[in-house]
Amino acid sequence: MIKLDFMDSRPIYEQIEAGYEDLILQGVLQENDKMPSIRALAMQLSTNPNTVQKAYAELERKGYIYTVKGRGNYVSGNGNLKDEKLNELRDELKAVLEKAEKLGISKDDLTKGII
Amino acid sequence: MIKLDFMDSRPIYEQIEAGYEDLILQGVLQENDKMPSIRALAMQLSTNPNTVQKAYAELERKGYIYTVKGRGNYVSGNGNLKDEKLNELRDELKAVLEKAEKLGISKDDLTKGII
Amino acid sequence: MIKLDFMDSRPIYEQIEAGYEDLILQGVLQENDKMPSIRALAMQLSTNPNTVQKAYAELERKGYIYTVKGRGNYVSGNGNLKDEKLNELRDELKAVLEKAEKLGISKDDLTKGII
Amino acid sequence: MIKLDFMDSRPIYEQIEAGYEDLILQGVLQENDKMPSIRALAMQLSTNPNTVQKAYAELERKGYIYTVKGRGNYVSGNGNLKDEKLNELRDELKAVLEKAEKLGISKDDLTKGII
DNA sequence: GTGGTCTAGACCACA
DNA sequence: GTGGTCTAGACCACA
Repeated sequence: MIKLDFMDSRPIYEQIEAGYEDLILQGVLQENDKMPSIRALAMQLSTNPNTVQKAYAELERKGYIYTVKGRGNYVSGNGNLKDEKLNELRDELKAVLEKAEKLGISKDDLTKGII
Repeated sequence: MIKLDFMDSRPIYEQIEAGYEDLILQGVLQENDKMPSIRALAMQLSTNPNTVQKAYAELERKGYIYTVKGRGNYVSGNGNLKDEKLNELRDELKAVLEKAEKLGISKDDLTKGII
Repeated sequence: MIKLDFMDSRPIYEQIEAGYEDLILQGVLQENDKMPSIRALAMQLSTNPNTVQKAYAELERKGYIYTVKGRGNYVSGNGNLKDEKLNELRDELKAVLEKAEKLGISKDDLTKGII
Repeated sequence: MIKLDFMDSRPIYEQIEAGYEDLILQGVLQENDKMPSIRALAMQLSTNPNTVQKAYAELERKGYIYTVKGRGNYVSGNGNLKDEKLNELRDELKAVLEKAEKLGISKDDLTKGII
């Protein structure tokens, strides 16, 4: 379902994390859907269970999934998640604008033809 | 002239690099100005000469400074640099927009009140 | 009669255990009342009979229920149970107070508006 | 400086975490003090560096320490930390009170001689 | 079967 | 030296 890119400089666990964030935010995975088991996903991505475990732990901390002991991991509702992601992206946008301003680049030069 | 922030998660060499990029792009340091010696800057920032060396190497690779063997490092002209930086920032901007689009976030929701 | 919350991080057998402890201490289930059969409860909660079995074993160990071989499980009298539970809660309370004291938090700051 | 208790049912990384939370909240370790290196602490506690790493990562996430790449981990200021810990303890206190109330235990019976 | 913790050991980036 | 990531493999609690 998701793919690893070994050329990508991001660590493997972050790629897994980002991949599933997207699947959940896009609604491909819906509330209470079962996540692949840690071992199964590790096999599928030819990586180590500990690496998948790290990604899942992070997804749980961020509220994307929840764990039922002995059963597996499930997708949380994506109610606030989209809003949080929106704020995250807005912050990235602001950061770019600030960098431009600091260098005296006009908003127009920066955004022309893009926005 | 520049300050390190140890709470900043970026590695120290990157902070040095970014600091001098800014000083050069803003025109605080001008063409053919002498850069502080590696040892002097390392002392001043209480960091390792290897770290400063790495930052300078990166600045040279990007065309911000040039090295005169036995003499030191000097600032290059910032002619193309500003254009390159502009393109860099425009690429970052595009990346944010693409991420938003992939999640079905409207351009308006993303930029409202910012741009 | 009791509900499982899969978002709850406690293991399922503990939730079952806690649920029946409450029902018995509150007097909803009275002395010699019959507990649901392990299979029936497992069905009802759509969980594994082993899990219910583990909860029942724990309830028996704590004196909440007793087993009649071949017949099923029954509620014990809740005479001492309430006192034991009270002591348990008092111990939890003491633990919180000790943690606060160790950090130099005054009893007043801790309890203001709560007790 | 901290000790592990192998009888303690909490995982090792949590004990390390809790131990250093206390040292920092009590002011034994002060802002910008250097934490022991991951390897050194692992040796000292005869545990694995990965386990210490997990504890440090959690301490960083909670704002107790910060990492300087290639240098080590340092104690953050404990400004808000004490307030957050106070709220945490107040929440624990509320939880105990609610459990008591649900069982019809009077506040007085619960707190007599303790508070 | 499923997740959580831990060990031993490797390799890398950074200072 | 210092932290970060990853692998291989083990053992445990839980369902």
